[in-house]
Amino acid sequence: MTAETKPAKRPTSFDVAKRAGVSRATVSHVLNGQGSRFPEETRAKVLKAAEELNYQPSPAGRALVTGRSDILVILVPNTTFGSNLQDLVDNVTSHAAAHGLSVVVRFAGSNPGETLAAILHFRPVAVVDMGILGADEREVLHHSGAAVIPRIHTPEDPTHDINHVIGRTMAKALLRNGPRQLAYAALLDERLDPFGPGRYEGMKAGARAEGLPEPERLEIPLELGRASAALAAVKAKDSPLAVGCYNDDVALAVVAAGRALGLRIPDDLSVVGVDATAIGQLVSPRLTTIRIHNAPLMERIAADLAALGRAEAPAPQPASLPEVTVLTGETT
Amino acid sequence: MTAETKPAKRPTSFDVAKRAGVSRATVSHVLNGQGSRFPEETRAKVLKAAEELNYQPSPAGRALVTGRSDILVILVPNTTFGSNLQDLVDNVTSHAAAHGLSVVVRFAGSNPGETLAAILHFRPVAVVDMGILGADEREVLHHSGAAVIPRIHTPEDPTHDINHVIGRTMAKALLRNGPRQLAYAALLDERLDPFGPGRYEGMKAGARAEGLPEPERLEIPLELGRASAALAAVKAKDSPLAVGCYNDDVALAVVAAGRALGLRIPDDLSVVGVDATAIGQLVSPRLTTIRIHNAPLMERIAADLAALGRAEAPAPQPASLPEVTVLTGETT
DNA sequence: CAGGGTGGGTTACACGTGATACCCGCGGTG
DNA sequence: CACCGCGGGTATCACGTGTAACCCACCCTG
Repeated sequence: MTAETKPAKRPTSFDVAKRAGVSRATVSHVLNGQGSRFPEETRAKVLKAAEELNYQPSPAGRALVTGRSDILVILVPNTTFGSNLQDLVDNVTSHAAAHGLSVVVRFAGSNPGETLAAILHFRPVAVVDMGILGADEREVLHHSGAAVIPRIHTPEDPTHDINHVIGRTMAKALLRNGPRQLAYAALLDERLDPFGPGRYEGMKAGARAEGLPEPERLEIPLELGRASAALAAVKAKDSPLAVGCYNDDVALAVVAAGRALGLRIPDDLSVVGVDATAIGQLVSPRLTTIRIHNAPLMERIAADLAALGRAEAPAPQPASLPEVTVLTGETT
Repeated sequence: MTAETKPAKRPTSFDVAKRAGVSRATVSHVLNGQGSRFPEETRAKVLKAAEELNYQPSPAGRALVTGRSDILVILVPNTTFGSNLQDLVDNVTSHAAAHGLSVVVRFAGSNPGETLAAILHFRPVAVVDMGILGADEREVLHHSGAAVIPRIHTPEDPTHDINHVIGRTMAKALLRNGPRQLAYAALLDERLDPFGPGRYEGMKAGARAEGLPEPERLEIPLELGRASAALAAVKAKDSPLAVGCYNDDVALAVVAAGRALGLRIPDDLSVVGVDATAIGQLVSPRLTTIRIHNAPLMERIAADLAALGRAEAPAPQPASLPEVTVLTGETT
């Protein structure tokens, strides 16, 4: 029979009350902002006792009575997790911690319903959505009492979607030196790709604007042999090809495939990626890529978070899109 | 005055009991495995009512009474989040969901104490640790009642640490074609690097074994200009340099820096990375890199998870290290 | 027929917290 | 003096769940 180690009981608000010589209700009031009603002396006693015992309110008890947890969920696409997303997570984590919230990172699975259920299960106080949720899902979350951050109302006009803008920008970057046959390269991956469709549509629009035929859609795995095969399937022997890619990783695969097929870059094959990753600028040829400036987005998230802490209604949103610029490398 | 939308009350076990025509206690018993005492008819009634109401037990209520949440925390280093870690997270998530657990991804911040506190705050039923926690921190978690997975006891002999093995393997791969001046390239990043020190020590051991001087330690940022400067600082003009890198990203930066300095690869500069990322095999020159086979580790995690679901003590562990192999590319 | 076991279920408590409603004493006021 | 307002604090309820203890009718047995 193994000795059963008991799970290390933590101090409760009752312990604090006992130590401070007051009732538990007083402790609760002092610790939850309603302390202005009490004289300084009493507040000090309670605060001191809580400090000495290192009292941490039980999340379970609090969640039970308030109907809401102290959890903030960051919903992240599980396809691309680059350093920019990492920065965002770190940023949100520190901001949230300042407001006493626990941050939970959740990868959007391929099943949206399941993801939504998992989020609702936490009864989070807020959800940071990186453009994965649809309008109806955001509505469900909002109705469940969770704040959805940032408060960008998904535009009714799909042309104003950020991914559509990215797609058009890719087309423009690829056509800078004259018309070419366009193609869109998606990542071949079993996971959900929330951004790809919008980017493809944007490229289609970009092609239409130039009077070019509709771009084909390739699926590129991150492996040389199969990537080459996929690329060879669309490359007409004599006309130069221009490929807009889902992200920089895919762009690197397309470049490698092109080289394997004996294509000159950017003469026979031009490529543009998305995300402006550090790696894309370290390889040869340096990638031309789309940089998404989401510092303003981070600021807005921080602001929404702060508003949440003050239990304010969030400021009305201008719903501006992040700025998108082309970082020109050696692949266009 | 805005209309206050009430937060969509969810059904409780009381509602289920009412609908099934039994007491709440019966519902709880049937739904928590103690149902064998009840006749099939009653069980069916309860299960049917729960199904019809789509009853989901409140995590808060359950956590309050059991003193433990239904959360499983995956602790992940925030420096490198490649597709291998992504796979592990997905894998654990699906396994955990099968056992009714909610998965929470937590990035190990630069402050270990803070990270530990954040984990303890969840009162998780289990913590999956990717080699970040020290023995004492694992002890704290265990004592708080959380299962620490996988149950690898950190070896008392640092020579048996996986990162030490990786460092030695890097040294061996770099010295394959004769002795060279060795160096270790860490990632210049403000975040915590839990694996770097072990790998550096491993390389030192590898150098000693060959009678070579102690390798220097470089800090390489993922940016060409500064990476070149860092590399130039250690490159003696005439002796060939061999750099073992923290991961493939750093290796790519070192290769780029070497090219910028006019070095021939692998004649003047040989490089080896870690992780065998897809990107490293797509660029030219193809990276030589260390692959860590953690399929067995995943299986063990799954097994530990299953044992957890059955409330069993986990099987005794052979504490075997993951296998490590060299994927030879064009940089050595 | 009395007593004991047992299948089938319920009553009641505990978990830790937030907040509403209340109580008490005291000074001011009509 | 009766009353009111109020500063200062507390009793109590509600949240939803798991489970130990209990209860009751029934059958079997001596």
